Amino acid sequence: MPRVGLSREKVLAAALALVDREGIAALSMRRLGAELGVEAMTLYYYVPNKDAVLDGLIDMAVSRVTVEPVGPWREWLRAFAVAIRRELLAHPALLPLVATRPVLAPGGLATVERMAAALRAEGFGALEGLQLVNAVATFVVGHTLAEAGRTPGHDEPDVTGVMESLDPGEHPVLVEALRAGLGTPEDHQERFDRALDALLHGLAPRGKS
Amino acid sequence: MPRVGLSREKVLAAALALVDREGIAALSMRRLGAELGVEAMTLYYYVPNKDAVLDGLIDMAVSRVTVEPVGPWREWLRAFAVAIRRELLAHPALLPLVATRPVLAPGGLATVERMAAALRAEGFGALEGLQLVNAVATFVVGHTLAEAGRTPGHDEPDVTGVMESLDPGEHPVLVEALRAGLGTPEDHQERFDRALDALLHGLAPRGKS
DNA sequence: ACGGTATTCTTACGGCGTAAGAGACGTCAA
DNA sequence: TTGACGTCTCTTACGCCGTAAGAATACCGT
Repeated sequence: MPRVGLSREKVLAAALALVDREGIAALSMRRLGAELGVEAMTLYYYVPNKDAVLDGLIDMAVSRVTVEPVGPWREWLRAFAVAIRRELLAHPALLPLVATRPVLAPGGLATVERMAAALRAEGFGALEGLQLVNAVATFVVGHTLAEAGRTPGHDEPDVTGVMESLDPGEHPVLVEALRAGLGTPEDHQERFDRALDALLHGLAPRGKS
Repeated sequence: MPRVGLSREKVLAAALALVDREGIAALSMRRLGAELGVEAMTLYYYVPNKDAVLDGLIDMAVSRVTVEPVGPWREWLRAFAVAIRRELLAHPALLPLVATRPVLAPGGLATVERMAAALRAEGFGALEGLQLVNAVATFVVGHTLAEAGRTPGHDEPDVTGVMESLDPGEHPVLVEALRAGLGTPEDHQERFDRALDALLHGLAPRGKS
């Protein structure tokens, strides 16, 4: 059989493309192989197992988030949060992965370290700074999950359908809020911005900035 | 074969017990049947498919969180957040489910509606109140995922192992923070409390309470 | 005893991750 | 040219999964 010139990187790239196009449920070793014109077992030459593919995917996504921690810490921390959200929204199928797997991959750790170092240089304690970064990161993941989270099986959960069929007698406030724009992109954006501000201003320890 | 006196409720209860005991990955229809002394297909008499079992599980967990929205809104909203976190920590294997599935089940909606109504009675707009509830809920889910989240396959991700093998030269601040208690239960608790306070005080619209 | 309904089981299909090892290809030494 | 060797790919197989289709059983009212 002809050599195809595969590599771990090409395998991961194909996996990301497949997942973006058809969702996480479509990612199987056989299918991924087919996508690359190769049998399933061939992939095991470049990757130890499927879990490694998944870990590779989240590391790809996380590594793309790079923020220069210069200037007022609140500003670049906010930019960090915005960048995570943008990256996650760009690959919503990865959300369940990022949410469930701890961020131990090299890419993520390096970014965290750099931000923590920058914060400590501004007078934060090491633990203090990391708690802050951590709080922001977990908030963003939680928010984005609610905004664009998909159930592994079927993408695009039918939120609107369920919402529209709500009994206004049983859930009057919910119905009213829905008519006022709850769940729209603007609503998500606004809630994200305001909650993020609340965190950034409420978590600064004893008079920083 | 003798009748066993099964029911949807007993199936869900067994599923929850199984998941708590052995993790989400252990929940298969055949295994769940075996747990109940029954063949896999028998379950389909009580439940349309496996997805319905999963939905039932999260509804069970979510429904157990009931908070009486009386008194100062900040206090019962905080109690709500604490209750969600406690429930999720009690069943960490459910976290990936709760995080990925939108909370459309009847139990969750009813609670949300009651809280939104209470907030509106205190002068919040319908949308305003629901945004607040929403922000708190997504924060709690995000935080708890980071605190106790498990990868569906193997429970108890080996955080400590990876952390201990960190190169102090490459990640000095991280290592320092770890020595100072990053990742301990107390650290999680403290970060949760402080971030929650920040949210509750920073998200109140124009001078409420 | 009997008919009907409620409950359970059997069988089967196509898909999954991956262990084990056989086979084909390219390269280089003899 | 030949052969051996490392690199890459394929074939086969196992035991799991969710579940469609329908046969078989157990119970109940008559």
